[in-house]
Amino acid sequence: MTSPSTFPTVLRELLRTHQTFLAYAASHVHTLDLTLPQFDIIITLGNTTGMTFKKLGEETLITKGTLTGVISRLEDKGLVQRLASETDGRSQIVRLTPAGEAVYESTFNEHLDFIDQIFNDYSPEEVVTLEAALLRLRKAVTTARCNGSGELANGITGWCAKVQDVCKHGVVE
Amino acid sequence: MTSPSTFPTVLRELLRTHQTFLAYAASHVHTLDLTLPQFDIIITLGNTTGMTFKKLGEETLITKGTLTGVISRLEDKGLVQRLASETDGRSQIVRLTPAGEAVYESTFNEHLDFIDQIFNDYSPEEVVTLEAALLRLRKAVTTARCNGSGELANGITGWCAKVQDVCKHGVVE
DNA sequence: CCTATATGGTTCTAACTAGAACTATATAGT
DNA sequence: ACTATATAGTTCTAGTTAGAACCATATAGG
Repeated sequence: MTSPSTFPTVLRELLRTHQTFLAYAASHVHTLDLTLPQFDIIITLGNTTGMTFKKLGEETLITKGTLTGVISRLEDKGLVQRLASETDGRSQIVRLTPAGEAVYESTFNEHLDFIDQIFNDYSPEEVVTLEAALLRLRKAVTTARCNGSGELANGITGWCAKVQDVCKHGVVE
Repeated sequence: MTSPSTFPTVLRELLRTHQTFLAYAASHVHTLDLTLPQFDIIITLGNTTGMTFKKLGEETLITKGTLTGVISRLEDKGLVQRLASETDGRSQIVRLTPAGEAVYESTFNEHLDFIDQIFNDYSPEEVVTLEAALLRLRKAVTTARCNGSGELANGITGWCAKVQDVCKHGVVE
């Protein structure tokens, strides 16, 4: 592979674009007196009967150590409630309260419109192409992690070995 | 614009890709007993005579409130030092110490190789195309922020009005 | 020279990030 | 039935994030 100096710049661009998008999205969400992770939870729970922490973590990319705190602060705001799972003593179900549902109903479409504005000059095909490019990059990073980290992470058992095996067989998330 | 449900998914993909990349980069940087922002500072200062906080903030995307703390922790680790600016009483110059230079010299190429592995299956043209796509998205977000936020952020003076004016004339960063 | 405004860096704040370690519960295996 | 292992969620930790407010200094304008 030639021109290695290009690579840091494309990843720098990924970081810049991500940061710019977060700032944009936050500018709207802050008008609701919510943070981005809090709003993400509300959007994820909207139109559902509730979710476990595990499921919420999967849907929102918030790691479980962090999720407990975010849910607590939403509880404090009266927007979600926790219910013990009927089927698993370890689990709890997080569900929007009526107030939370109201926030969801009144802001979801507004937020979609807000986000839509980013793509005013994109055709639908261009959006699909962009998403595919990002997915390809994510898979490339995941692949690199499995391969390269074998060398750097020698000795790590369990997770890494299992994922390497999964990667070899082409099954990724 | 049709198919609005595509948009949240492309941005979700941006967030996933970003998070996956950070985790990948961190797995290497953690072997150096550094965090990503700390390593970013060292990489940015490498092969320079030092930089002001302002310049460092611009190069690394770390906001100034955060930067003070990151620099302090690097000072504690003996990897950087601060020097008063000779030309501006408000400014300080941050420079790598000999120990910091040694970390930079021994790890920069190693990290580049680590990052290179992401692009094993990319041609140089594909990398350039990806970077252009990300830049376009970032500009689209910046444009949306200038336009749409006029509505949501009515009444905000100074910054927003100025940036809107700059955007209209096509001069962005 | 003086005043007003802007800027560089610091301090402070609430919230978040990413794990590791822990406890209670579930599941697998004998 | 019992033991070993895995899992869901909590607690804890160090570090980071993004601003706002502040102070000292620089610059612009009259």
